[in-house]
Amino acid sequence: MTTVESPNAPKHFIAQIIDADIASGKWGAPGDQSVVRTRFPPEPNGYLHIGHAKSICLNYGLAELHGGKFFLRFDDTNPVKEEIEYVEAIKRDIKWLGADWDGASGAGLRWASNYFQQLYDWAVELIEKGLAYVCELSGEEVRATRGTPTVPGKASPYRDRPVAESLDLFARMKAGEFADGSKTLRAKIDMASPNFNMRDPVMYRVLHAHHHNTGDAWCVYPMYDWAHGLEDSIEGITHSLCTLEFEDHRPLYNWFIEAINKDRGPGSKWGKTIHHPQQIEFAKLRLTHIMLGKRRLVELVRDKHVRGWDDPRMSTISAFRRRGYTAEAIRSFCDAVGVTKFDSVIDFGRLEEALRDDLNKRAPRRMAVLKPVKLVIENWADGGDAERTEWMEAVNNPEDASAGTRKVPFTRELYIDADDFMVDAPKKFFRLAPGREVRLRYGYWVTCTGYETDEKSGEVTLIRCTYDPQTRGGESPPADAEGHVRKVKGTIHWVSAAHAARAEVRLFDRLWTVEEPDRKPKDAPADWHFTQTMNPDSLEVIADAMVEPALGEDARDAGAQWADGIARFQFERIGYFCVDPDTDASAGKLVFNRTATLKDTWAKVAGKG
RNA sequence: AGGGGAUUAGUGUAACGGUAGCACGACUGAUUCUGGUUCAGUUAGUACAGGUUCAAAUCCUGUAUCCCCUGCCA
Repeated sequence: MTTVESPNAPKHFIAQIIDADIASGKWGAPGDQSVVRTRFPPEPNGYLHIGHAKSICLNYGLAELHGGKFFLRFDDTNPVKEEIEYVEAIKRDIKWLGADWDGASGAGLRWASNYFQQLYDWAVELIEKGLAYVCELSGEEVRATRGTPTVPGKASPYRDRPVAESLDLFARMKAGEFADGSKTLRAKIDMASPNFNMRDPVMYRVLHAHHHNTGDAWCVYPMYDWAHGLEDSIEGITHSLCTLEFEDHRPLYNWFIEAINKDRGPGSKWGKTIHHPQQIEFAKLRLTHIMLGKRRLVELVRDKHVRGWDDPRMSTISAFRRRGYTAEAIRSFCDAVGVTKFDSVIDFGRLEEALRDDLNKRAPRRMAVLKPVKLVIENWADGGDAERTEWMEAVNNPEDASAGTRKVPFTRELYIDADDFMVDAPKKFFRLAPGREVRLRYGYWVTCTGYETDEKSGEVTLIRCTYDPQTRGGESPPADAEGHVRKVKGTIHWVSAAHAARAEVRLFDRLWTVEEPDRKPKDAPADWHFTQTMNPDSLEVIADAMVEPALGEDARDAGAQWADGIARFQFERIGYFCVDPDTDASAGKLVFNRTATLKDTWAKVAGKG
């Protein structure tokens, strides 16, 4: 992953903390940058979404910047919620983003479940130190005795039971002697704390569940708060970055590590003190018009509101990839939005802007007609055989001379886009209209001499034109006798009717009509459901777009240009598109996804009327 | 209600007691064989009220608003 930070770029607060730690030698020799260790700890219970991308980029980027190490750690502490099928998807997405846990800055793949024995041993230690006890209250009873923000909780009747009793019960919980939910191991902290996390939190629950990694070896599973900081400690994480909602958990994060370290040290029967990472919270990424709630994403897939986790309208990383987004664009976006503790919402346009910025430089240009209307050049015979094909040279990428040129066939009958012709065109419409002249990009200049419409629908079915043989390649014609050069306002794209390849094009629009689809409005009716704000027009499938013939081969070969093998193009004047996996080029089936439109100032002008 | 956080142009983000800057958007104009790109310019901000100071976005006090917390989820 390349970091765009320049040495003098302003640093966010986490980078500043790290700088200070390096300077002070908090984690090693003062000045040694390589001590920095970060991690990304997903729970394998769903697909990663764009919000996770920020965390991945942050953690990996910080490790890479300092020549430190980055772990990918699956937080698989709850077997009833997690599925191994998500693991591969998560790994694929993280690798695609460029955070290579096995690369130079990587420290490998880890599993929380590999630490279960160590966690258990530490729990026993806490019981022996009188800092934890086995509680036999039911879930309901625990809830009833927890208290409220102003009323302290009631101590569990088991709170002060003898250490030996807890030790015995905890061992039997582990062995599976007790039913799910019948007992828990709780930390003995403070039932009167205004921070609920400190009111004797549960460390272990009894769960007779098969675990993908440890099988049936364990009948108790650790809770997040107990497990997480210790996982960080085992791995030697220096800066444990998490989101804002864990601020309340930080006292507990620290309490557990300090509890283990209590009475440890030289000569202690408990052994040496353990590593104490620093938890730092930052605001998670939020975007307008996007749904990030995990349970809701699951619901969208389960209830088939979308075609799957990688439906290009989804907010998952897989979806953005299938949509044609590049990892580079997502990274540069994550870098640009910054890292703060302010719970901001970023306009989705910012992501699109990062995408266009990248694709403009790299995507080869092609011509494609989404809504084809036939255009006939009536004087084509003036230039020779009326059946002839002229091969015109077209620039592949004006932003990149090394991309070269290609030949595009031009014939008497072409297709142009319906949007590029108007019968009654306003003055500001620079495209084709009766009596008006336009440039056919890389082709010829044509003047509209007439058109035909369908009697019933009134739709234009055919456009008649004459061409100027002196404008070959789209060049301006020579000056007239007085030295005036004829000009043309508009340039439109086209494909040769005889040569065009048919393609399916999928046009995506935002999935949600509201800025914050995750949020239930204050005045929402009783039967409010988040799917009610879905955009019914989020997908438009064009079955018979006409694309320039080379695109057939391109769909097969052009992916080689891209690190992830996904072929991407700019369809001139329309937008950025990529080849969808549904494409079967050898069978002549082409499917393109619209990644993003080009900016369209005409739409803006037309919209204003 | 108790606790934990936050608040700088429309949006996002710098400035760490010393000239409030940058990016995106919006708006003008120029260039252009993409109404794209690029370039130039314009626009607009320290939540509020006090206090400390020669000097406050920054320190202090109070107020307002928003977010998070009462799972045997993470």
